[in-house]
Amino acid sequence: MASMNEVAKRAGVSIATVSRVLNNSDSVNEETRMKILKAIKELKYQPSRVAKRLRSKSGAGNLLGVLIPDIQNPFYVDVLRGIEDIAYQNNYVIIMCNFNQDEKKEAVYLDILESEAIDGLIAAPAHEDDPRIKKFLRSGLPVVCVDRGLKGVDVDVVWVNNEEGAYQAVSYMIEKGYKRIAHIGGLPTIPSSRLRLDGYRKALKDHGLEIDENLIVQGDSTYTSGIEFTGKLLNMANRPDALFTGNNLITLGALEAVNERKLDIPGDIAVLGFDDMNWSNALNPPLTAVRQPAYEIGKRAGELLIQRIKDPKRPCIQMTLNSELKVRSSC
Amino acid sequence: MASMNEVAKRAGVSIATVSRVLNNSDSVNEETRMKILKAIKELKYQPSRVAKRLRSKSGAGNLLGVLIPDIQNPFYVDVLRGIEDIAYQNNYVIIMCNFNQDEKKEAVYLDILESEAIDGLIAAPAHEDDPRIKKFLRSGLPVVCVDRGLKGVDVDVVWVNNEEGAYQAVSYMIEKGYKRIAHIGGLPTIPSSRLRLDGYRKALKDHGLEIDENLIVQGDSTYTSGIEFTGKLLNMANRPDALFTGNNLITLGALEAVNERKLDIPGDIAVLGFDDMNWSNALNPPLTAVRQPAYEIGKRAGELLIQRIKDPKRPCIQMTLNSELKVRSSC
DNA sequence: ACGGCAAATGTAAACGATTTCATTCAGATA
DNA sequence: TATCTGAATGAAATCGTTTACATTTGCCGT
Repeated sequence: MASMNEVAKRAGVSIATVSRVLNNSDSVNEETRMKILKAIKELKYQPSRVAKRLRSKSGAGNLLGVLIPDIQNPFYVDVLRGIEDIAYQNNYVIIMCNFNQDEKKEAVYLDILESEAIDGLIAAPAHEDDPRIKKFLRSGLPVVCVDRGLKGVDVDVVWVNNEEGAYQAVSYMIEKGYKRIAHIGGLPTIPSSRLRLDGYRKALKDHGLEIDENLIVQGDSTYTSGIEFTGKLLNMANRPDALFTGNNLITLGALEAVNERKLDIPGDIAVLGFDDMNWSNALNPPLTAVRQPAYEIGKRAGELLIQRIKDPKRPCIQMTLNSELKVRSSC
Repeated sequence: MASMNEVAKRAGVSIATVSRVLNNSDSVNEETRMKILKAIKELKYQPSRVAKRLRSKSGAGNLLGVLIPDIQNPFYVDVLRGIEDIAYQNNYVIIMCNFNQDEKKEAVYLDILESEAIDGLIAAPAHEDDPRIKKFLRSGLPVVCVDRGLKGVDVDVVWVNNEEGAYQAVSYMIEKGYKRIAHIGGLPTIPSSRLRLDGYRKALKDHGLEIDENLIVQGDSTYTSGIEFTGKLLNMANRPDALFTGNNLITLGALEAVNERKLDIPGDIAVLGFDDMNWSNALNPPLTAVRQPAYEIGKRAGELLIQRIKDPKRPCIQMTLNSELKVRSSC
């Protein structure tokens, strides 16, 4: 790859001048500009983003970090797509860090990102006290949180109103006439899990239904936990007539467990999932779900991050997007 | 962030010596080594990967590029996970480039990756003549292809035997007694689409079934194309009794179209998909599918890439993993 | 005719590492 | 004692940029 030096030599100018036309930062004679552009074209010169990043340590590196807990969860994939679209439009590129809900791995990735001199970070913290992300934040690096907030610090966040979404969903279930609505929640350490559970509880209470603690279980947000807990619920003597699942993967696990027992949805048990998927209509019956605008969450987060890189002083924004109950046939 | 210079100063040595203990490349007195390690700890020093990358241009940068056509396709997500695991184990980090089957975007990303001085690239080329990836290859950068090969050049590839997988699947369908087996294929420019179609044709032929060209359609590998073409097939006067879909997304689209018409699987139409998903059992009925070991493809590709970075001269390997027919209930 | 100003360009110091080529010094060898 | 050897270290160049700080030149006003 040609370097700036070679361009300068070929154009018969100094590298400073080349840099100037590249960043059109300063006035340069039209004629020399042409000469330089010509040399650039002829040599197929491409600036080294690495050198640039090393030299100017302030948001000029065009590199973003994305730290997410589980890339196999379709929700985060969609978020990632949103981020990527914005990044691409702005000539940024993304280092993908999938920490798999493993705090050690999260820490390692954050260290690496720092050492990579990223310009900004989009993260879904492991939990809301996450000291590592907080440290990052304190170091002055632009950070935007998605899906999960951070307690006690001022930071941009993009998420949905989890409690409200769950509340609406469960209210809908109650109105449909379901009486024994079970809930399989995700990891209690994840804020959204708790909020969704809160929404569930509040809906039951507001509608005068008794809360049966036996119908509430919390697992680790995985597919397997969905299978397992649904199995247990279905084996109960007095089994629930409806199931509200706490996320994508749990929902899918639940469906597997129900299928396995050849039970009918919604006849034997209705299912409503938090998190929609692009292919919810491919399920049989099509899944009724609380749709988070995942792609848009990513997009907004990307926009906020780039804004903050340009203007580190702007006040923090907590952006709450609306979830939407997609009524299909499973409930 | 502390720099090597500060460490050197605090330890009372030169940066050269610090570098030496960091890479334990040369002999250094045990006592000074201790002093330096102490200084490193005290300053929480972390080497800058950027500076390192700039200086030593040969695989020491610990940065990989991953170029995939569609990150919303669960297959590639699993591949990515495999790559990530290996990368993480080896202290590499990944720049994720999702080119969305858009060749312009692919080109832009490749330029950026070059400018980022990555140590190696894992790519699923847009098509088998892809000139951009070939150029990359010629430039001497370690490249491993996944899922899709590259014609006329020597390159590491990890994939499955698509033709054989399709052949087995369709043979199975025929043995099950299906007579009018339709096929919705992916983009014909993608090699795997063609190979799967070949396998389909060969199976019909070998079993003495007549090939009805009306039952063969090729779309653009998307979910939408799955819905659309399945719709058309189902509307035929003499509709097929079974459907072999060419990839993940097409399968899901097909299921949506079938569901929409309240047809029974496999009673009205059997479905067998190329590409399995982690949650195929959550589908109703559970999907019979050709399983590609996606995670392992990613893992192997990662391993091959790192090997090649260490030894650029080693002969190229074409690694063909076995696909597996997962018989469930949809066919 | 001269100081001053602005446009156009160049010089050289960073950024934070790696690496080549000295240099120092002790102990071994002849 | 003079020389050699090798271990331990340092000085300085280098990677490819940006940028602060000159320098040159022509033009203007007085």
